[in-house]
Amino acid sequence: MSKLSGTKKKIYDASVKLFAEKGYKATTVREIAKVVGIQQSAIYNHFKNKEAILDEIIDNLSNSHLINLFEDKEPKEIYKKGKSLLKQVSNMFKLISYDTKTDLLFRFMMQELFNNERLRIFYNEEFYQKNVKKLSIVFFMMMQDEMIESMDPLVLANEFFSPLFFYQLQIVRLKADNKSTAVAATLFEKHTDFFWDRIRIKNEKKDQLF
Amino acid sequence: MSKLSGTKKKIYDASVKLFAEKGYKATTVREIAKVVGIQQSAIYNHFKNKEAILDEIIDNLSNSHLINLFEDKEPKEIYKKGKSLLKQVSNMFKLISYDTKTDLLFRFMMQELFNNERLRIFYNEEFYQKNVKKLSIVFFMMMQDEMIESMDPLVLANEFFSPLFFYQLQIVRLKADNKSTAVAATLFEKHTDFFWDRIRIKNEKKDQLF
DNA sequence: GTCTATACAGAGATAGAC
DNA sequence: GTCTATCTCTGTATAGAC
Repeated sequence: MSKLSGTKKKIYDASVKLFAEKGYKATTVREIAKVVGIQQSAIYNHFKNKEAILDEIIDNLSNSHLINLFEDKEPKEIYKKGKSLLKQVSNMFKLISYDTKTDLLFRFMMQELFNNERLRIFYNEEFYQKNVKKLSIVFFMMMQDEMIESMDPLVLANEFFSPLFFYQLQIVRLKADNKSTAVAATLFEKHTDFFWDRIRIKNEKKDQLF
Repeated sequence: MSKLSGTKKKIYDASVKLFAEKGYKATTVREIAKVVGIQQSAIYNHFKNKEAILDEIIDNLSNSHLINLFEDKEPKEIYKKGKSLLKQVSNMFKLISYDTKTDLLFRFMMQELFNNERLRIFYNEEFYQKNVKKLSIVFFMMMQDEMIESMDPLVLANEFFSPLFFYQLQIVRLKADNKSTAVAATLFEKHTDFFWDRIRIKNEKKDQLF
């Protein structure tokens, strides 16, 4: 992940945590230093200023699991997996919601989304567009292969993506209040089941009931 | 809406705008006063302190259009409208995204969601739970009436609600960068079309193709 | 109710000894 | 690289005249 070491890494990690929990503006350099266990001024030996820490975190988001829903595999390699591929993507969202490092990055992203233009660019291009486009290619191939019904692949990709995002936000929000996430967590799988069942082309040989 | 008048109302409105755009913490009392056109200290004749403004805004969220997706009508009165009811709910989300007052409240809510427990309670109970529950009752009645397929109504309600929320967030985010929202705006209707078409029970008299 | 003036605290950042 | 000390600025809030 981030190629930082020693104190700089500690500062980085503490900042991610505090920025995610309280927001960038509300977090003080003194607090970060306290978590790390050094004096406030020592921070400046590792980062030019507070904003440089923020920039470093945003730069590193691209290396996080936040955006790799497909584990770098190409659509044509994987589309044939059908429902189990969707299950896998859905499960990635769930994993991110529970992974104690990546959930902080997600929370940080949502926390600062409206305060930082670079972050919005990341959100839009890397988190949203890239994944939705990849999804729509997968769906397009599934349509060609007559696994699912034909329709606008991009609309379909958005319809699959958006509930997963929402449920992830639900989980992270619930965790902020130490509330149970059990019910929300089941929605990831229920979404995939519901979704796949509505778009797949039923096998006539098995479903010949009429 | 809010029953404030004169300067107090101006302070309130300016605060909503600034809190939504920059966040509560990053907004200074001086800035608010500047927008209103008074001296910073004059704020304190109307509000005890900065936090009191925040509290007032959160208190008033319940009176906003943010949560009234059904215009206060009861499920049994409206469920028979079928798809056009869903269209109406979907359209409410779209209207909120574009209404220049309510979109600020939505942005404010998302902006401060992780920084304010009272706001999270509002989000959960009034914005999410209340609407999803009402939706699930509507879907349940539609199932009873054999308008749509039978399944878990709560899951269905979540599946209908979550994309609308996501598209709303998309629009508000795009507007923050003055980007075009045209494509995102079409997704509200496409969602309803897609969704309804997948759950409705087809009329045998019309669809007798086999 | 608004103004000017000011108190007070907190935060970011730098200087220089070790 | 870390420490103590300190500077400077900014922001919230209050006092008191008008």
